[in-house]
Amino acid sequence: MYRVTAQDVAKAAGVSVATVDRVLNERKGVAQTTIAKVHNAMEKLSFVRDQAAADLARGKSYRFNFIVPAGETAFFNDVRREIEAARQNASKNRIEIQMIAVPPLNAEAIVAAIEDLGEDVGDGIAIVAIESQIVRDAINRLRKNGVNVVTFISDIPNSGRERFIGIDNVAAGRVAASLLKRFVSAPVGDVAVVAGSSVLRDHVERRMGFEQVMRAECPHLNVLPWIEGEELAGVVDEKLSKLLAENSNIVALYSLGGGTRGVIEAIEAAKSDVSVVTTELSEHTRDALISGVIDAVLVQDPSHMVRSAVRTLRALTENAPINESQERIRIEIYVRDNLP
Amino acid sequence: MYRVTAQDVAKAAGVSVATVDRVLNERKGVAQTTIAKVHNAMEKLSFVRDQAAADLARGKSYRFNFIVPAGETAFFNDVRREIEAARQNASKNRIEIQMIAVPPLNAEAIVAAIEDLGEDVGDGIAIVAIESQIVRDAINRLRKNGVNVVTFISDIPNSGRERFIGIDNVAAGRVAASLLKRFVSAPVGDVAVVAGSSVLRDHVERRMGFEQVMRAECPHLNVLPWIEGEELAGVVDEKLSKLLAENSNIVALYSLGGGTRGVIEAIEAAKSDVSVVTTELSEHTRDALISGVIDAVLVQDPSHMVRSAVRTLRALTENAPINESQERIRIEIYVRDNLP
DNA sequence: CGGTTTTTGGTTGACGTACATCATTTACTA
DNA sequence: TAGTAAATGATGTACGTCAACCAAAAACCG
Repeated sequence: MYRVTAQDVAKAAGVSVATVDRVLNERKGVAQTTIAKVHNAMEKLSFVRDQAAADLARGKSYRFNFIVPAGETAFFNDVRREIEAARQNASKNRIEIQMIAVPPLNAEAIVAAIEDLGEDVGDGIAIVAIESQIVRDAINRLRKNGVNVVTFISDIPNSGRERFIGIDNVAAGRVAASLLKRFVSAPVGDVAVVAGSSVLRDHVERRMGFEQVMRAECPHLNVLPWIEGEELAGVVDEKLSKLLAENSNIVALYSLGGGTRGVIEAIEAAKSDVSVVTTELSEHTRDALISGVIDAVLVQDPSHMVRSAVRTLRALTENAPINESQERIRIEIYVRDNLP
Repeated sequence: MYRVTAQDVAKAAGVSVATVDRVLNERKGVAQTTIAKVHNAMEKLSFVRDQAAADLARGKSYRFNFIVPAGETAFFNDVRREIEAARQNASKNRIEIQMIAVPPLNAEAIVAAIEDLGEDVGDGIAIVAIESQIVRDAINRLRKNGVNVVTFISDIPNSGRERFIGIDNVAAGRVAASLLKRFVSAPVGDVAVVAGSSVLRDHVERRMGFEQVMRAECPHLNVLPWIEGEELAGVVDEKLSKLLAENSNIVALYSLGGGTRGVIEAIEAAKSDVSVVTTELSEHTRDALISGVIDAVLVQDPSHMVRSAVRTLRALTENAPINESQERIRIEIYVRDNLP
């Protein structure tokens, strides 16, 4: 099976390879008529540019940075592990990845990390953003310097970030609500919500989606003010245990952020019959799903997100098209029976 | 940023590039001590083989075939569209993909399609298998001729196929059951099951998983004998409508194969309050989820599966490692709120 | 109309690995 | 021990695209 090369196209079009290359890469300096001739020849021979050869010839290597919170959440542990794995893998393709872990929930730390990069920013950066004007400004400065920026897991709209790699968090909240709506059989009751922090846009959005559905469709369920667990299992356990002890009307619980271990411990200790939806796929949530303490877990796949961020950053820096269907991050629902 | 090449490794190890190359590709003709020296040097310089250069130098192009049923299911329409998309994309990477559509549910047709390929089999083949000895034999013959074989969507174990690209169908059945278990609030009732055909292993397995959970955990629910819908909406509609008319105790329905449109029409017409779980993400199931006719849809992502099949076949033919976490096909659960 | 810029097209050598070929050394056989 | 086979190492070219550099023609300007 013979492969059509730029050489063949050149011959067919009656020009040199250089001209074909110019047309291929949309460089200037080619007459319209020549462009047409080349395009015709490419079509006739059904020429497809060889990606490997192009990559090699370009010789360019890409440098991307990930800025992620250092928090000891099960989820962020996974994320950091996946970034490390991606780093190794990407180096085969001339992609250098660097990960910078910053103190969680701290806008200044994020901005400082960005500034510290200095000339070392490279071609693109993936940031787990938090809602803050100084972060927005920092992102806009990066963009002005020609650095591609994607937000990752937690978005910050109205900034110059080119893409958001993550789930639709409002929808995730809605899913939690519509699952709990079906899981709860009690005619009436209270619903507890455990979140991490109100500066995390993803948490706020999930809460919003959750309340939308609860308000519209579950008049029999009363959503309590949310508990801020600071993504720490200990804090979550303590606050939630207290709430469960005080309030025996709680029939459902949505834990939308980190510290899920604390949720599990509190529920187990309280021995109450509560329908529970959480986030994070860890050994703890797995066990809790199997034992029935938790009913469902809503997840965004860290390995998929990391791969997606790398592919997206690469596509952005070389102005290549993005395969939307591949880059869509799913809101994954896990119950006891479809655990990976 | 300087890139370490095989050249550098050779210099550091005090050998020639050819020797480095032999070590790299595990060719014979190198002394153990030399191999060690080279490995040391590679480690010290943290050498990583440049994938693009390797691909280019190899010059080899891959030829893969997909054998899929021609059935007009929403799902298989998607699958075929995705294969076509993959074909275009893969040609950038020297991968030629050919798709052969065969009459559905027909073992002879699959075998004939394989035989017809003759010398044209190429390097690998992905088959939507059906349970049949002649298919098994055909796969084994392919393997003996050095063709890599993966099964796709529907598996045929005990054959020489190297991998199965698809979901754990028993688990999918279990998921359906454990969802319906929670969705049904009636104290007692019948459960209907609509399937395609008993020669499709994926259908049989889903049914199996469904019954496991139903029997073990839902003594109050009585699973009726399954309806064979032959993956045709018309047939499904007719048979199911009849069943619903005859039996007013039906509180839940699991449609585990094609012809979902028929399910939706029958349920809508019957106006009965049945909890429904189906497969396939199509405009019909989307609408039905939103309107509440269907409660959940269990899906395997066609685009992910096709990409996975191509990556897997490629890895197999060049003996490269497979990234398990990337190739795991999820049992995706869609409810009204996490529709893509 | 000489000189300069702009447009257009050609030539040539990277890029980093794979692999065929040749050269040398070592091991083995009759 | 000559002769051959096997093991090991060195050299050079191909792969297909990119891009720097050069050449020629066309357009422009005072």
